[in-house]
Amino acid sequence: MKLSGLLGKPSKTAPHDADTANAKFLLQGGFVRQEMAGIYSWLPLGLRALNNVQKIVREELDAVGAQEVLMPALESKENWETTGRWDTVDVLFKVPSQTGREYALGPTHEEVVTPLVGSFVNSYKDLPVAVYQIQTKFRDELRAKSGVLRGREFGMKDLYSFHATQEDLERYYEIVKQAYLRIFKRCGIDAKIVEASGGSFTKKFSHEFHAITQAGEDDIIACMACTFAQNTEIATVKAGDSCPACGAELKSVKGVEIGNIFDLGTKFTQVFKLAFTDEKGERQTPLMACFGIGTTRLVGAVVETHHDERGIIWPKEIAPFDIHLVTLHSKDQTVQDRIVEVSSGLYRDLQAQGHKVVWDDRADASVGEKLADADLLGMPLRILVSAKSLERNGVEVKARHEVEAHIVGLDGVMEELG
RNA sequence: CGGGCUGUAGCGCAGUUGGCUAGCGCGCCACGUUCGGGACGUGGAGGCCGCGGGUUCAAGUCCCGCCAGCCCGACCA
Repeated sequence: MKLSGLLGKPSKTAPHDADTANAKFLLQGGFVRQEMAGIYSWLPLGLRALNNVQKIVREELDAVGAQEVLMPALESKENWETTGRWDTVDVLFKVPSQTGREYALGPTHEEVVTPLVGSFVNSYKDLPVAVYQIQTKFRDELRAKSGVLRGREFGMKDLYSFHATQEDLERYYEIVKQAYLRIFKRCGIDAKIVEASGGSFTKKFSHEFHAITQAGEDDIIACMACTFAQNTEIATVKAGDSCPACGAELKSVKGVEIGNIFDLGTKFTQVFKLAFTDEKGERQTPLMACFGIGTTRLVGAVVETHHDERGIIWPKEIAPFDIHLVTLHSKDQTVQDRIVEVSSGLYRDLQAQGHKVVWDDRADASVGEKLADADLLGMPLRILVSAKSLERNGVEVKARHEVEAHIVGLDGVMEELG
């Protein structure tokens, strides 16, 4: 993609009221556009990062046998009344139809997935089964805040699993927990697993996954050496204690909840009257667990944990592009022709080799502007073609997180980058 | 939802005790000069001063109401 034609240009100034890194850099860089409080459009650059997150989520969940589906965002009022949540969930958006009936604008999908899966489950041979979707969720939050970290409309991956026995549920729960850690790791986040009460959601156990960052709204006691953490509300440990898991010193930190998992028991399967016949021919109610990851929030959490004062430093797997190719212009027409020739050649060859390249081909942008934008947009690798680099018959290569660039000969670029 | 702050050009802002044609920087358009960390000159375009009502000879400025955005708190199935 050429930067010259990109929808969503990087800006020299950040929005005056952006107080978190994700709000500041995502808006300033043209990754997203704010439409309303807590509601964003995802522009080409931001959407690429979001798509990369979703790709990782799909790969890891497919790998643990979950099947992707897509359920409706408009949900049945009757089903929400069946679970008793129509009048008790105050973040529920209720949508009136011109016919007078009402719908729920989905904040979550137990009310859809439970009857859906129930219609296909009759025997223990149909279990276990796990389905997930990546979808826009709607929650009528009283206060949206912190950029894309807490919105009224946001992307979420929700996974639901159904089991014949508690042992099987716990087995799968652990499998997904490990899959979650892999997902977050690939996104560049060493997530902490916070033991939490299920709240009113479930009487069973639950776990939250947190990214440690000052922008977080949860206070947790966490071990920086392993994944152990506890929410201060229910903590039995305190800062300074030794980690019960690995012995390292515990610290008091802020976290953003990027995922959560619940053992729902029969809370939903019972009210929707799900039943299967077991090996002995007896009717049983299946057990259910649910697993969520806020995909748009995860992009925001990545920015919070991967930036410096100049901009974002994208982890490789979710960077919108691998390579930010910068062309500096020369007043010497012969040199200029050579610069353009080398740049366009690299742009073509690098992509042919499988790299995702954004090319700052702007003829009217100054050097400082181009370099500042490269830092702001934060692609992992910057390749710069200029009169200076060509004097040494090469290009300048610099990783976003490094300070110094180094020259790579023109004949060695493709090999160097693999 | 309670409290606070803020709404003036795409972005960031100034605009005095009410007073003349509402300004500045960036960005945008044209031309020229530049070209290694956000260059410069000249010329130009772009305003429901958040919205509505009121006070006044006169309102961006004062008053009332509303809306929106941000922050703190509460809330977060």
